[in-house]
Amino acid sequence: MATFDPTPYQPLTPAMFQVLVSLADGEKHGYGIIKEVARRTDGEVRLRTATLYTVIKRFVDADLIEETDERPDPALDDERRRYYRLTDRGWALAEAEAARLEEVLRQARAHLSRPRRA
Amino acid sequence: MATFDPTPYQPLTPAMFQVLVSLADGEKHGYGIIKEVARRTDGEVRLRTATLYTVIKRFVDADLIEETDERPDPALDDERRRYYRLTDRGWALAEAEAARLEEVLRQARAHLSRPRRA
DNA sequence: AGGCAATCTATCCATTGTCAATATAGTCTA
DNA sequence: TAGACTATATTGACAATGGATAGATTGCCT
Repeated sequence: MATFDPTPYQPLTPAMFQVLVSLADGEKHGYGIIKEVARRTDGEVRLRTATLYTVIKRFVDADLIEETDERPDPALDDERRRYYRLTDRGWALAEAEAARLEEVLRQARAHLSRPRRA
Repeated sequence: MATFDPTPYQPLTPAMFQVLVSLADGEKHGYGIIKEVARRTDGEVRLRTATLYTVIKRFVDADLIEETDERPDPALDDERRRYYRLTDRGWALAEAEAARLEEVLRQARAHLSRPRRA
C-alpha cells in the first residue's frame, strides 16, 4: 500500500479524534457515534450534530472513513441509519494522533511536575 | 484560596496548552514562548504571532497568566520584551488539561489496541 | 387519545481559533 | 546595504464548533 502521511491532518480537533476513536471500536452510524462518545466520556463530550455530520462528510471525502453496505439484523435495523467504518488511512491517522498526544503529554508532564518557580 | 473550576476553559486548543506548558517551565516573553515551543517540539509546533498575542491577551484577562515587573540582568535584557508567568489558576488549568488528555488517550488506546474489526 | 422523549439525519448562523500576511523597528552580519 | 534575527502587534480570511432549528419515526406514560 502507498505510504500515507498523516501529518497534514494533524493536529486533529477533539471532535475529529473522538469520531475516529469511536469508529475504531467498530462501525457505527452517526447518532450511534454521538451516543457512544457521550457514554464513554460520562456525558462530558457531547458531539453536536452540526459538528458530527460536517466531520463525517469531510472524513469520507478524505478517505479516512467509508460508508458500509452491511446492515445489521433487520429486526434491529433502522432504515434511516448510515453506517461508517475506518479505512486504512483512518486507522493510521488515529494511531498517529494518539502518538502525537502522548508526546505532547510527556513534555507537559516534564514541565508541570517540576517544582513551581520561586 | 477560592476553588477554581477549570472545566469551562476545557478543552484547551493545542496552541493554548502549549503556551501554558511553556510558561510552567519558567516565566518568558512572547517571542521566547514561540522559540521554546519550536525548540521543544523539534520545529513541529510553530506558534504564529497572531495566535500567540491573541492567546496572551485572553489569558491575562482570565487571570491565567500575569505580566511580571521583574527584569533580567540589564546586559541580557531587551526593553521591548514583556514577561509573563502562570498564576495559580493557570497552573490548575494546565494540570487539569494534562489530566483530561491522559483520560482521552487512555480510552483511545483501549479502542485502538484492539485487533482490527473483520 | 394525547403528549413528550428519544431516535436519526441534516442544515443555517454566529462565534471562536488559527494562519498568512503585513507593519514597525532595532540589531547583527556577510 | 541587503538580509536575517529579534520582538510586539494588527488585519483579513477561513475553518471548526455550538446553538438552534427542521422533519420524520418510534416508544412510553398518563
